[in-house]
This record gives sequence, C-alpha cells and structure tokens, in this order.
Amino acid sequence: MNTLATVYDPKAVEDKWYKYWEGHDLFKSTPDEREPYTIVIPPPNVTGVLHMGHMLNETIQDILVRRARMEGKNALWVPGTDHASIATEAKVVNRLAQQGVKKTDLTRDEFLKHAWDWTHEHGGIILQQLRKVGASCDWSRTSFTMDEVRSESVLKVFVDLYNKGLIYRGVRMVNWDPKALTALSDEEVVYKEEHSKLFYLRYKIVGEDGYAIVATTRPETIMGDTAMCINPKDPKNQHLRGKKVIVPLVGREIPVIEDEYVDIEFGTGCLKVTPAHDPNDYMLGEKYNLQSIDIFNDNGTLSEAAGMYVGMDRFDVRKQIEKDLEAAGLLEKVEAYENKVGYSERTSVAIEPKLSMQWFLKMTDLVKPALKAVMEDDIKFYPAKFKNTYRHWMTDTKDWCISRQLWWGHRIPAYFLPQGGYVVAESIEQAVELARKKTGNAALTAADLRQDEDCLDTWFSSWLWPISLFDGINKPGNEEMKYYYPTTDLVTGPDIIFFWVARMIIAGYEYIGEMPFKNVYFTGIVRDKLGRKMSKSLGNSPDPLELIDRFGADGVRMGLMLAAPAGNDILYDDALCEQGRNFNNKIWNAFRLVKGWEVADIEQPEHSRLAVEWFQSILDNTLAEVKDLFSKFRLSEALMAIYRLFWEEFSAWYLETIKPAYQQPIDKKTLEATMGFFDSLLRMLHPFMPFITEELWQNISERKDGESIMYARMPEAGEPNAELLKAVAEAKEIVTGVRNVRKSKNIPNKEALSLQVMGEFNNPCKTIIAKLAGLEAIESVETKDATAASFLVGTQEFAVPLGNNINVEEEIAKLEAELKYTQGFLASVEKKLSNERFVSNAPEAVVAGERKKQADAQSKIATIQEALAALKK
RNA sequence: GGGUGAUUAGCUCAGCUGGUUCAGAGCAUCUGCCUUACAAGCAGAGGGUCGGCGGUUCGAAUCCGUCAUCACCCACCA
Repeated sequence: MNTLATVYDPKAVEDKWYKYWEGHDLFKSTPDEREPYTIVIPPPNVTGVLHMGHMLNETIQDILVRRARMEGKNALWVPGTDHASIATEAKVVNRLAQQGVKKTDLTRDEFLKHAWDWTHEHGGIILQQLRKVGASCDWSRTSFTMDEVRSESVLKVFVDLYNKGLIYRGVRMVNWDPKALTALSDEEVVYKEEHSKLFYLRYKIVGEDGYAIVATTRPETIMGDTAMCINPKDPKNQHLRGKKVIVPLVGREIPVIEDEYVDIEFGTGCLKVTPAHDPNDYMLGEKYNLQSIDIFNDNGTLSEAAGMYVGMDRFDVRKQIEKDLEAAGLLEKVEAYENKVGYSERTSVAIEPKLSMQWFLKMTDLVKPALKAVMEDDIKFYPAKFKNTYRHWMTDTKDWCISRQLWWGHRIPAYFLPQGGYVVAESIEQAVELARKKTGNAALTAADLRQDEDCLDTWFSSWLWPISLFDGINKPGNEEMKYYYPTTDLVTGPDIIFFWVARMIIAGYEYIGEMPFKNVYFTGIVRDKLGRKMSKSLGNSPDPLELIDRFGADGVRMGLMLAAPAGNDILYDDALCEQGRNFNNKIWNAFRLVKGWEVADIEQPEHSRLAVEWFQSILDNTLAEVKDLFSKFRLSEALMAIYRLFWEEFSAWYLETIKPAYQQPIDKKTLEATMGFFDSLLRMLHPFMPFITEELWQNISERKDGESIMYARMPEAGEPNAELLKAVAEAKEIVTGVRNVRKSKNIPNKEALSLQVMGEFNNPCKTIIAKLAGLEAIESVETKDATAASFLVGTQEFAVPLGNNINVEEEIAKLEAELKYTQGFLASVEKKLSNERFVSNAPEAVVAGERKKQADAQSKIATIQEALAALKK
C-alpha cells in the first residue's frame, strides 16, 4: 500500500537535499528590507578536521540560523577559517622535518610557500565536513583570516593603533616557547600542577665559614644568579645583611639584597635572584639595578653565557647539576614539592620566561567600553555566569603581547631604518614615504628599509572577524556593515572567552563604536561518558563523520542537542545518537502511516473531530513554549518539548485516536488536518533535523523546484482550548485506568469491555475514551456491578464489569490501601488548616487551595468507602 | 592563595522572585506484548526523606549561615 521502507535511511536523502539547497542558493543572503539575523562562524583552523566540539558548536549555530530563516528573517551564517599561526606553522615544520628539511635552512619565502601548499592541501577539508553536518552557511562568503581583505584589515588596524600610541615595542619578560621559538601571550600559557623537587642549595657566605641556604625548584638557573634576596624583617636572616655569598659551582660572588617581596616563611627565607629567567626576579633586578645574565639559548639549551653545561638541554642540566652539587657538598637536601608549571598551549613544552623585544598592545583603556557592555547586558551572555569570568579578566588586563617569532601569519608592518629607528605603515610605499619624511633623506628607497621579521598573534586577526567579514575596516560604513553589523548571536566555547570573545568586543567598540554581536551562547565541552575530556591519546573521541555515517546527521545532531544545555559540559554516549536515530525512525513511520491512508467521502467521526481540536490546542501550547525556550537559548529543552509532542501526543494519542480500522478509509477533513499537523511538526523540527524534515515535507504534497522547508514559516501559536486540554488529560487517565485493568486481568485489546461511571459523567471525550480503551459502552450508573474492577480518576470512580473474572479480596485490598493513603493526606491538610497562623498569614489563594484539597480528599474518601461497602456486601 | 558555579531518581538534567503538582522530564530498569506505521516499536509499572548540619518562616529543593565533595577560572611564592 505504500512504498516507503520501514526503516529510515538517512544516507539516501542527506546528500541529495544538501545539494538541492546549495544548488538553489538557499543559504545565500544579501541585504534587503527584512530583519537581518547574522552569525559569524568561529573560524576553525584552516588545516583542522571536524571533531565533536565542532559538531556541537556548528549544530547549535545551524539550529539558530535555520530557525531565524523560518521566522522570516534574512538569515546569514558566514563561514571561514583561521590561519592559526602557531599551530599551522608547527605542522608545517613537522612535515618538513620528516622530509629532512629544517626551517632554518629555508628562506622566509620558501617556508611560506610550503605553508601555503599545506593550506591548500588541507584547507577546506573542514568546510566540506560542515556540509555533511547540514550547516547552512552562505558559502559564497567563505573567508580566511589571511585572505586579501582580512590581511589588509589587520595591517590597517595595526597602523592605526600604533598611530594612536596604543601599540608599542619594548623589551619585556615574556612567555617563551622553546619549541616553537616564539613569544606567547599570557593566555597561551597553560599551568599544570606538578610533582617536582625543591632543592636546598648552599651559598657560601664570603668571609665566614657558614652557608646561606636557598630553596629553589630550578637549580639549573644558578649560573644566572646575580643576587640573593632576604626580607629585611626576617629575624633569622639578619646575619646575612650586607654580606656577599658565593654561587655554588659557579663561584661568582653576589650581593645579599633586601626586599619585602621575599616570603619569610618559604624555604629558608633566602631567595636566589635570576633576573633573566623569572618574572619576579626580573622585577627585583630592575629595582636594584642588578646584572641580568641570560643563560639560555632560544631553544632551551644552555648558552655560552652560562659558562657551564653549554649546549645541554635545561632539563638535562637540572639532573646533572643535582649530581654535581651533591658531589661538591653544596646540596643541603631535596624535598618533594608540588608546584605549577606553565606550558605552551600549542606545543606543550614548558614555558621559559625570557627577556625579549616584542610588540605590545595597551589594554587599559580599550577594555573599558567592552567591560561595560557585558556588565550592563547590552551584550548578553548565556549562561550569565560567564559574566563573572569576563569581568575578572577585564578589570586587570595586562598589555597584550602581539608579536610572534613566526613566519606564518600577518607580518608586522614596521620597517627599520638604516640609521636606527623605524616607521609603521600599511605598505612599503607608504613606509618609504614616511621614512623619507622622518630622516629628511629623499633618496631613501625600499631597499634601505628592513621589515620586522615577526608576525602577529593569530588572535590579532580573529578579533576583527565580525567586522572584517563585511569589510568594515577597509570600507567603513559600507552597505553590508550597515545591514549585518552588529551580528546577532555568537556561539563559542568558554575556553576562548579571553582569546577571542573579549577581544572581538573590544575591537567592535574601538572600530565601529558598536558591539560585534548581541548575544553570546557558550557551549560546554564534549566529554566522554566518564566525564573525561576527549583526546587522541585516550582514544575516547569519536569521529563525527563516522557517527553521521552510523546514525545520520539528523540523529547525531539530535543526540548532541538532547544533552547540551548552554554552558553545561556534555557527556557523550552513543546512546544519545541512538535516541536521535530512533526518533528519526519514529517520524518516518508516522509519516508512512498517514501517507498510506485512503481518503473517502465519509462523515468525520466525533472522536476525530475532538482529537483534531485537541491536538491543535496542544500544538499551540508547545509552539508558545518552544518560542519562549528559544528566546532563552534553552535549545535542548525546546527540542525535548517537540520530541514529546511528536512522540507522546501526536503518535501515541492523536494518531491512535484518528487511525481508521485496518484497510478502512479516512475522512477528508481529518486527513487534511493531520497533514497540516504533520507539516507544522516538521517545521518545528527542521532547525534541529534538517534532512529528514525536508525529505518528508517534500513528500506531503507536490513542491515546486527550489521550494524548501527552509523557507516555510514557523507556525505561530494560537489560543489553546484550555477546557478541552483538561478534558483530554482526564480522558487519558481513564484510558490508562482501563488499560491497567486489561493488563492485570490479562484481557486482550480485541475483547471489548464496557465502562461504568459512578454518578454523572460530563467529559466530552467519551468517544475518544471508547476508541482508545476498546470500550463498547460507557454508562453512568448508581451502583456498579458487584464483579467490577474499579479505579479512581480525580474524585470519581470508574468500574469495568468483569463477570466472574474478579478477585474480590484483591479489589478490597487495593481500595483499602488507597483509603489509608487518602486519609493520611487529609490529616496533613487539616493539620495545616487548623494552624491559625497559616490561615491568617498565607495568601488567600493558597488557603483556598488547601481547602479544595481538603474537600476533594473528603469526597474521595466517601467514594472509596462506598465502593468498599459494596464489595463487602 | 583568591574567585565562580555545582551537589535533585541508576545516568543526564528541569524546577524562575519560598505556597495552586504529599518532587518533574528524557534515557536506563522492570512487567506484558512480534496488536497489519514503527521491536530503532507498543502498553503498563517501579524508583528520590532534593549533599550534611543549623537558622529565618505559618510554610524551604527554593532564602541565610556553616561544613563536605566536585568542577572550572584567575594569581609572579621561589
């Protein structure tokens, strides 16, 4: 009777519809008179591949943008990728190394050629993968942080900030990555708790026999010691005042200085000062004008300046020097010690604090409007708890180290002059011009200038993303900027709140004078079901594409969304996707059922008429609920509401009610209403499950080429019929009551029963009850059959006559248990009501509620007692 | 060392400014069904003294205090 398979096969439809959408330009957006809705993608690394975090994040964005589209907005989702300076460079360096080529053997241009090759080879993979997910991005706008428009924007902004005096160059203690050989920003350093050792070293006091003992975790830095520091208030170290001590093994005499910075309680209260290799020591060095000896090479090996262990790796030296100190009798003791060590976020090697010349952006003033916007909810965070995190960071923001000693990135547009000094300009031509002006030497040419070798931090381009995507830096106030900016929602992980979110807000206010987005939705982290982060080494990270292959894109999308309230980590389990897949199958089969009916010119049965009216009401309710949930970004709850609407209300109750008997036709009115409901349900589901909904929507009726559910309007909620909803709720309870009787007595569904109602029965849904419970009659009676099984709904008793199938003992026991329970309940209500303070203090409505409970309980008790009396006769 | 958030059925979570529901959902579990849309299913059922203690209140999962456990963020104690 119908040709659809009994199991839904996503593979057969997903690619088809994606091509259809793309082929008909359905993702495209250009400014028009409609209200805009805009999302810019958090650009994934250009050479990255899709992981579960992306899967979650992109699904959420797609849901939002698809829903907006169906609300009639001009919805745009701009895709793109990030050049990911340090990460990509590291990958290229690795590949070259495998081919036996060292980066240092190549010129900058040669290296960049390799990097671009790599980018073209691997770039775009992730964009293809996004299509499998169903992402409705406007691909014609695909951008890259290093494409022409974005690069120009970056240079322009750098020059502008420099001219405003916000960018400066200077020697500072920075986080040095000895593997990538570059400086990092503070945000790129990850601290890890570690079991290490605390070494107590003996520094001989000059002119005395004794030693001063210094506790340190880094004995390999003693070659850089240029002072020892004590706290002037430390009673136990007073004897060291004004003395000199000798650095162990090194033999150098260094002064003992005094500063209250030193913690008296830590170790012995003596601190070794190594200004070149510790931020605090650097501070002391500046304060007391100490010599600074940089004992490390850039790659973390010991330099000539160390004078010992030259060329050895810092960690090897630590092991070796322990032995050597021991042998020289200069090691007092070694204790186990817990401390935190900073690691490079990208290369995972221990950071080395290093003095070096870098470019910085002053943050103090830039941060102010950005902080205000979030604290005052001009920009809303979901969930709001991240406002605290944001405020914390934004109130004490250190200057941003924006230079990196890398080649893959935007090269810093600073040009050094032959006679010293430099100019900052957007192009070499401008630089020459500036240089001539600055030096008064009109003969200067480009060849005389030497551009800074460093490139910019990746985030220095991504912070402009919502602006640069619309070319708002190069062409301020252009049409697209006016229309799309500020964008609407940003969806991202809380791990990049400082790296990216905060800085975009800063750039937005600095360059456009306006927020970059109105709402930020923070997703959680996808973990495995044991709560562990997904990682390659644990092998607990499923490949999203493989999951899509197994469960269908819609199934995976739904699985993730079911478990993902904003900001909550999601514990991934295949069972989630299974649930998603099962739901797809449910929808598919409901469609098969409806599609298989024959229509006939027959009267609409009463139960169908009622069911149609009832389902319309519950649909209206859910539409309103879902709309509200979306406005609060409670997407998983919205999905759950639709899920239950479809499965429980529509499939289990509505369809079962209107379903004609086997091979019987359905009336036209009911069928049309049902198709209408199906259409509405598909629309509600489409943002979550785009493929199956398109497939079925196209099947509901003939569609024109290019027509799509993507642009079908989201139904508006009407006014529900509250009374009917209540009546059906009661009807369901009665049906369940009868089904329970059937089950406990083992009465098959086919065997018709009749139902007796004690007293008047006003529920309008008798026909529905009769159909669903398999009843041939419902009658009001004064006294029920002696051999009936009874149950209560509310305060009313219902009975199913069973002939001699009844077990009187059992019935009595059941009723007595219920009686006892109800009496207990009544007692507690009455206790409350007899408390005068409750009656006088509680609001009237609450007291009235309690009175109602009391009356209901009393009437219920009476009903039960009558029933018992009848049974015991 | 600071800060933030969490602790509600076996699991994942709702429960808004205390009271119309003697605590809700999904999944899982148990029981009975291969009933001609769907066993990736149908019908039914069980399951929590809302982390502990104390307080405010006529009344607290909901407010306050405290303790415990967990998670995350920030911080230059070598």
